[in-house]
Amino acid sequence: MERYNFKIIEKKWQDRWEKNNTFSTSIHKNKKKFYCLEMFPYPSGKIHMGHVRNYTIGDVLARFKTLQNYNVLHPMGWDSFGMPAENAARQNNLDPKAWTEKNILVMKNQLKKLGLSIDWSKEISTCSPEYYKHQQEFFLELYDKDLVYRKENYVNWDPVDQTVLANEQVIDGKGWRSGATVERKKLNQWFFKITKFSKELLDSLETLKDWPNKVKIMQQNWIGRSYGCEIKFNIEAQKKIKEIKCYTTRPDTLFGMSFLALSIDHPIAKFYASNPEFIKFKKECSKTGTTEESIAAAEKLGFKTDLIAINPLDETLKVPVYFANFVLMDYGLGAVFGCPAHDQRDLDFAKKYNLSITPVVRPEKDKNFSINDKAYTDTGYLFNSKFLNDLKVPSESIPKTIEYLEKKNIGQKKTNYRLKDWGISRQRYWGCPIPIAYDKNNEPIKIPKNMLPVMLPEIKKFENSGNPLDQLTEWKNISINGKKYTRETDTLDTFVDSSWYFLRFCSANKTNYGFDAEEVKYWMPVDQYIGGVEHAILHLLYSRFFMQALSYKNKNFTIKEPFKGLFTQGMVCHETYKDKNNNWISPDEIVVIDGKKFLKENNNEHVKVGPSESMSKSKRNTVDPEKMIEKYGADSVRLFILSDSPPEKDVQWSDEGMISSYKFIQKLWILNQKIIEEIKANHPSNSDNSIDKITNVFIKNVTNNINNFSYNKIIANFYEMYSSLNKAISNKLEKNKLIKNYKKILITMSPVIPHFSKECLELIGEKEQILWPEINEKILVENKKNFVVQINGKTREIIEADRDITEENLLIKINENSKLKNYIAGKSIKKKIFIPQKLINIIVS
RNA sequence: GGGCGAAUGGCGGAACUGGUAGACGCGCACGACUCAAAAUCGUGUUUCGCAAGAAGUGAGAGUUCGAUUCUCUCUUCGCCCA
Repeated sequence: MERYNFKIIEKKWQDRWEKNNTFSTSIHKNKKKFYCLEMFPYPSGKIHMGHVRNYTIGDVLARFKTLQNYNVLHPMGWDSFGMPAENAARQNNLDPKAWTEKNILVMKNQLKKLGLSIDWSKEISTCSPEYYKHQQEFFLELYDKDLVYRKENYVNWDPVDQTVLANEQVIDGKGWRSGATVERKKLNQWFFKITKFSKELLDSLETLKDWPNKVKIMQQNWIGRSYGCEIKFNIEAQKKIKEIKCYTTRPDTLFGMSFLALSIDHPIAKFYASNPEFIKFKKECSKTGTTEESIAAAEKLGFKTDLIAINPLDETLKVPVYFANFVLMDYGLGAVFGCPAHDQRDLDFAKKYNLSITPVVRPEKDKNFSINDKAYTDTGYLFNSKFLNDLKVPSESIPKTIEYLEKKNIGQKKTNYRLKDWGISRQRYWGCPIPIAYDKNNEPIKIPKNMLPVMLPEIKKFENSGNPLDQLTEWKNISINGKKYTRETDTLDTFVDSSWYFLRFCSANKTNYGFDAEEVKYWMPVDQYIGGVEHAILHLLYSRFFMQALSYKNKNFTIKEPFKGLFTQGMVCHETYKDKNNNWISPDEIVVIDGKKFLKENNNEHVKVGPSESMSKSKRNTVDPEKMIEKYGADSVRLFILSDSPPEKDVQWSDEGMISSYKFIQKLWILNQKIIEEIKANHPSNSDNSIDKITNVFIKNVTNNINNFSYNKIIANFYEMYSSLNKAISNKLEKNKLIKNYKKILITMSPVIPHFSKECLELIGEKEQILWPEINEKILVENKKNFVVQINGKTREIIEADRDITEENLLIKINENSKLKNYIAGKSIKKKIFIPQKLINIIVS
């Protein structure tokens, strides 16, 4: 028999889809819409297996929904601004634009070879002026709504490269390229006021029913709502300082307070600005990075002031005031009171500076209790707290304390959020220019709309350090209405680019605004968004914020949540290999002999096989999707990438699995040829209806499994269907019955293996656009059922009986069964549990 | 340290609201075809046992006629936050 030639057939269908614009969509008011979106890729050069998995999952869904007669929007674009292009440009003296565009071409071609049902007429690229022009408009729109502002903020500064580093470029406190110790430096930067929507972003998580719980919890923790209290402390000092306000979530531990700690950016710091000791201390603080983690890990340091704070609950209790490196200005009020007995950080600090440690919470009433090396943070009862003694911690203690503080006018209940405003300035070249200029007093003004887009200028040669745009004097100087200004030289964080791209897809070619209101109203929200869980917090939160920001003070835009459904898929993993010198080896360099792995060039050398890890270039354990498509065809690759694990979990790439998927397609092809022969044979009609059942069971299982994202089970359904269909066709089935059922089976397979299914459908004469087959529930009803017979809860036998058999009649059958009879004979039946159509459990003494 | 989740054959994984544990795939074994091999096809494959049977879903308890599924304690691993 002829082998399945995927090379010819896959090309044929891909060409046909392209020529006929099969997947291009537009508004259809009378059709239900479905917006299926996968996270768009960064054009790094080539697609990787992670993309294959992501886009295959999305494609199965998009094709399935299309067959269910939805009007499906399934677009693709490129998240094409970002550092890799700039790094590549520096290293090889290239133009980032040319480098990016070349990569896009290569990757687009690769995606097409996967046979994805993408509407390429809506392709977008965030680095194109047609896209970022609108982003600049949005920036100005938000600026007008007072959702953008500028302030001084800390950045990670690489003193050798003279550049700002992103958090992920700081490795163990050192710059990723220079290896120099990273410092904290203050820079003027732009911010989006995401904190204005903290409450909305947190509360409306509850409306996202089709999101994984885990992602919602991560966002909840990230936004981090806490209920606490702002407390006013009176200060004794020579300076003109009367009081300091602190925010705390534990006002009930106030009697255990032994110091007050301020951020070095606290307004009070100005009184110490000329103090050489304080300057030295500030310098010391700048040596720790900017992440919360590095601040938490750093040694606790303090600078003792001459101020004394008075405990508002007891004026006789007076404590020293410190500046401390672990207090951050942008959480709470930049001031906290320290209670060493019940906070580990405060305890470390108190021990270092010899401050008193007074426990005020103990696990039980009237028990001796003391603190040694560990702060006590558990529940219990207050003591050493005068009039608050014996209150239950925290359920009574916190509200009662707040109530007292409010009554005395020294404290106020307050909700606080951990979320910080989104810093969007990047001192980079390859990003969207910020449409702002400064006058000679350094006051910002907006670039007028008619001067948009602010085009990213070409750069001939990248210097090794500093911000490239800052060095382009010619570009920087600009004249607006005859006045001279200097341009903003920072570019926008690339997360801004991806915060609205899903809106752009709705009307990708609109020129006068970022999107068309009508189109957006029809398509949005995204019904199913699919991507990696690594974006669970930032990208998804920023996109949600962007919708809040656009709809703020805008009656015409009412979408608050961009993604109705979210699915996060797992990573693609592969075994890792090393040679005797501990160098990573790629799977391509390995030969397998008798199940043992050797180096290819020199097969005496044994390869050390390491654990399976997420595919990465650095570990050299990647498998090139294009090579796999070349070798096995797109349908086989799609089949395999879905088959081995549930899509939300990591999947292990295995050559054996890949080959078996390939073989399965070949088997299906042989089956297809047999079926065609059976059709030609034109058998007379025949009472065998088993194929109707095979078909309906198959459709039902696949439908359920697509709806539940159990894609690995779909593939199992394929194998089951194959083996029963292969048997059934030997029964000389009547032509029309065979065609009718086989057609349905092919359609049901088509979301996963579209080229193969389409080809087979054409071969049996199906030309029309067909829809997902209906399930005939009547055929699925069984007249006979297997009943589980348990004696004392143990399964002893399975007997076949009429579906609706009564308990009495089933018992008769059991008594007729020689094996079961023995279990019951001579014993008294204490109890019987009968579950219709399923089971009977007989309890005997 | 906190939050979330997971643990099932040699391996990846099935088991819908508690009701036949191990679907499907990989691997392995045996057989057929072949001079032989590859490919292909067939059969088997949780463990112990020749068998009847017994044990068995990380460990231990509990609820129940019945627990992979529910509750509690513990162990290990993963992810996120610190």
